[in-house]
Amino acid sequence: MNIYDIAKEAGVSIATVSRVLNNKGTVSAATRARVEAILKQNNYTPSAIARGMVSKSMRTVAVLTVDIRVPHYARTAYTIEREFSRRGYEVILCNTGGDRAETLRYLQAVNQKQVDGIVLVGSVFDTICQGAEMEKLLSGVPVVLANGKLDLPNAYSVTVDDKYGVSLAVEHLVARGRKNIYYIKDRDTDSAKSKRDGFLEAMRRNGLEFADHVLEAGETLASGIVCGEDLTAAGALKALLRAGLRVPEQVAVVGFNNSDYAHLCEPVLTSIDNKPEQVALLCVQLLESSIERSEAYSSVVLQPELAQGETS
Amino acid sequence: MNIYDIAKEAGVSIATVSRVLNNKGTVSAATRARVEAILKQNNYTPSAIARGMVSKSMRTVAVLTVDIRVPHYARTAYTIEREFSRRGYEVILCNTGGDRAETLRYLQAVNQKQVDGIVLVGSVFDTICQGAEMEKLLSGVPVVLANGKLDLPNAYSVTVDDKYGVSLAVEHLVARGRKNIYYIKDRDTDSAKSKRDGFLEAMRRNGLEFADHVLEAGETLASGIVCGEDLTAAGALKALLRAGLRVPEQVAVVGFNNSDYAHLCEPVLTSIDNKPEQVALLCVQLLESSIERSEAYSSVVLQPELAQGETS
DNA sequence: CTGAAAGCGCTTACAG
DNA sequence: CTGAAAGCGCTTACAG
Repeated sequence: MNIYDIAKEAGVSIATVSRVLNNKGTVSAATRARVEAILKQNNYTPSAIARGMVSKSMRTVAVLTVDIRVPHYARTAYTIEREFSRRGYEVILCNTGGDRAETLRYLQAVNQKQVDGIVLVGSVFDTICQGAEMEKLLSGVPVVLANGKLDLPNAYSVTVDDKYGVSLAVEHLVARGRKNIYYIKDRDTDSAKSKRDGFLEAMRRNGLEFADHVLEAGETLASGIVCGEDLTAAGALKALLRAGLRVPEQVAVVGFNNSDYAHLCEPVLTSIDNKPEQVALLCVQLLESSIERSEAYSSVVLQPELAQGETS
Repeated sequence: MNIYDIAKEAGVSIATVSRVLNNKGTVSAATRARVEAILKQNNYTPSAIARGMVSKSMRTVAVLTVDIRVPHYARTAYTIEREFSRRGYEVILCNTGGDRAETLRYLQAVNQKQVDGIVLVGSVFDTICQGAEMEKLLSGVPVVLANGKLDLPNAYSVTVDDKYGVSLAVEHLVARGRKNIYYIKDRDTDSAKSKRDGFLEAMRRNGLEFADHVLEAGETLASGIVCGEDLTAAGALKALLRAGLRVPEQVAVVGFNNSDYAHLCEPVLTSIDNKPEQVALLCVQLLESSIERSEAYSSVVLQPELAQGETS
């Protein structure tokens, strides 16, 4: 059942049907009523593909992330999807695994489908998306990076100051009298490096040497451990408890992301809240403005906060 | 840059360009080489929308779930996305929140976009997708439910026997000498009901009365708690530990899903593994067969397994 | 082996 | 207020 069938049944031209469908132009009340009745009667649905053919838009955006199973990405992608859905767009999900070749494949696919915009979630993408080939694929559409930066005229970024986040953790531990403070780093993304830098700077600022001795069970310590991920912190906490150390009495632990993982720990992890929902919302707003009004916006940096738990 | 531009530059007709693009029909080696050169030179990408217009397919499927932030759904959706990506399809993600109106909105949207198939992830959808309106939207496309059943000719289902899963947990606790066994139920989906039924049946089978007394701190118990979700079990575990009870010495705890939550717990939760990756893979295989060959397959039921942890 | 033409289902100037 | 026609960018019989 297409627009021609409706036009025939209603005894009007397809142009008129299109007008009532889109509430555009002028249609007499009588004609409109007749067409609408036929429309309802036949449960007509316009083809988004045919519309896309003329408008060159399917009202679809692509979200590329590393792995949706990682809670932090899930929270970000969730909010992006919900917000775009409210605005009348569908979201294509791509789990790239942080792999360059896969990212390229996905970008080619969504390029052929002429998505209206692309959201890149994760700091891996600043590294991955280098090179002429990538830039060509990213240059035709509005792009926004969550937690990353890309040097393209049509790309915006929403970042959280990870470095500041880790320094918050250090200052917090210092304020609570911890002397030997350690940092556990994982992965090797730009974000992970910023965190490490934040740690080292905050340590220097507080005149603390980088301690490298071993934690010994039973020893009464005024130690603190800062981790770049809640999952790492949860692992550290588990190891400490198994080794018979008391947390936070002997050792304090601070995680990063303020995720469910943090809340599940016993005791509950103190963590750095890096506000994925806010990041996601800003990404959507930037991208939408860029799509609908092709306006130029500046990129945004958010400040994380410390979420006090029981491990510090 | 479209197929007409290419044809002009190559001095051939658009039909010939289309032939080399799709490796269909016959093209002389010389012509093919010339066209391919022009194609490469201009970095030509065919429009998937225009192709969709004639093939009536955008090679896209929709995945409707409750909330991608729930790890179990994330694992399922992840695998579905990866498997479809390998097969040349893009995946539209929809977080319905388990809400009927939202589900309807999403189904209308993906219906207009003429997706090739729909995957419904979660047992809520058997209830939600009742009614003429829903069935009409679901009748035009191949549909597969993960963890649910739908009485439509074009709908398949891949389910895990949740009831059996919970009974596994009960038998396990009985075998370890637990006498007072409790079940903590959450939510109110079909799946949650099956789990409760599985519990009650297994209890009866073992001649155990349904205990309803209160756990008291300090009391030496031979008790066991079965939970319908790992998150619930993690909460129960936390509460037990805070109340000064020892797990598993005094109370055993068994969760459901064998998720990261289970592994993060200290001690690690014993849990029921309901194999979301296997479910997802089967969903994709069923849906793909249904799309590509419009073959009729029967629905599948998987058996969960007990994953031994340290809380039982 | 190759091209002209129709068709996919819409929207949108342009006339009237 | 309404309709005829062109156009969006492809694929696919059908001729030759």
